[in-house]
Amino acid sequence: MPEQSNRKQQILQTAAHLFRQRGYQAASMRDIANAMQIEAASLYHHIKSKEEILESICFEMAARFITGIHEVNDIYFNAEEKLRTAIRNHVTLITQNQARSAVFLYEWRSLPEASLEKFKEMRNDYEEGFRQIVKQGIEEDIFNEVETKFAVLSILSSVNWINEWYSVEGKMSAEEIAQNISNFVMGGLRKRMVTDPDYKP
Amino acid sequence: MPEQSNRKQQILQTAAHLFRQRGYQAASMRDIANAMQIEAASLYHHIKSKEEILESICFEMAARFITGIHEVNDIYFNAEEKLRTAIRNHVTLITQNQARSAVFLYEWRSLPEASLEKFKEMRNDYEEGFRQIVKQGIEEDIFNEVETKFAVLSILSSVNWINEWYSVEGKMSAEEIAQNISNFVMGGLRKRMVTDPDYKP
DNA sequence: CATAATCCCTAACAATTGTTAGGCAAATAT
DNA sequence: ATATTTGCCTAACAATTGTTAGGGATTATG
Repeated sequence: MPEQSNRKQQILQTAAHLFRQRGYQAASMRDIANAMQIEAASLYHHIKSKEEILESICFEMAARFITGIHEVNDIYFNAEEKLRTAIRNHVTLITQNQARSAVFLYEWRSLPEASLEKFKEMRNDYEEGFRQIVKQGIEEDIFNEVETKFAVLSILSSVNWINEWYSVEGKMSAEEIAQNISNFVMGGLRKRMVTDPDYKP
Repeated sequence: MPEQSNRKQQILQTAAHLFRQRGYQAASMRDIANAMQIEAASLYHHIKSKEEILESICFEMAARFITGIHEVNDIYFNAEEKLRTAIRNHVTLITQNQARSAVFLYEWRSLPEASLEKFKEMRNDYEEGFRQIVKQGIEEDIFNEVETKFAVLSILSSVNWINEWYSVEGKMSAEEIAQNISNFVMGGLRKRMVTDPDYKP
């Protein structure tokens, strides 16, 4: 009795692509079914409703993001290293699950009110993980004094933008992107100056 | 014979709020009409179609953003000052037209294919304005060597995120926000170090 | 006052939406 | 071999969608 059939995951994947492409509201059940070469009614043997699809995707991704940031906050010590690792995790998660990430990032607004609240809590959990890192950096006197919440939102928005233009065939690898963003962000935070652009911590 | 009746602007404003709140697809003509205490059919004496509403909002805002960046690129000389002014213009435009800006930023995906292409061109124009500034900064040896396109997208995503959390009643003014973001971004770009967090250019 | 324009209404349309009911066929388990 | 589960089908539903037709007021213009 597997928790999730293989077929359900196929539906989630197909739906994620369509939700990303056209938005949750604009992508119909018939669109999803059509992409799977199936009739719309057949979907309902694997899922309860369209909203359940959205919820599954959003909460699964939220859980993965949160797991990542918790691991970072538990293991690494130095704030800069923590931040760089957290960003790398984030970029990796996005580039390796572009469709589902897009849904997590932009389509959660369509969640039913019941789940919406819980989702926002989880997203706040994730942001809180970053806020802790920035605070730690300030306490360690490595980062400039900044409005923590403000800095975190700036960082996350930068990282999330990847989803708009990253493509697997592009010339930048996920690793390179993560490093670029990290450098950029660290420039905005770190106290010590870096004149050498090739500087690596 | 005014190009745009007053009533049409009211429709655009109401629609913008609903498009922002629920998304373009989810907000129906009856929702818009209802918010105006009017019947849905009555809207069609002022606008041609729902898509025309979206187009009006998107292109009007695009024009305003572009005007802003062109003015900056024509008048100011120093790259840092240009960038700070461009960011301030952007923040001002967003905070003073939050609903319409949200539509411009996030709902343009629903534009019909015909307008979509032109819209993307305009958005690219706007980004190109920022790219010029960053390039100028590198040439002037004020900015670090960075992937220009990359830096610009990072900057814009940071600035655009404002729309998610800015509220008129909040404690930060548009001016303060612009300064905060500018400082943060400049930290990531500028060659010279700033140890004093209260530093002003 | 007459004429035109502006603004909104009711009623209805065709299409599309998410979803359910009930059934057929193949694979799996007993 | 029988029973059960799994996966998909056709057909249809009620609701909602954007939009049009045609008409009745109220306001501005001559």
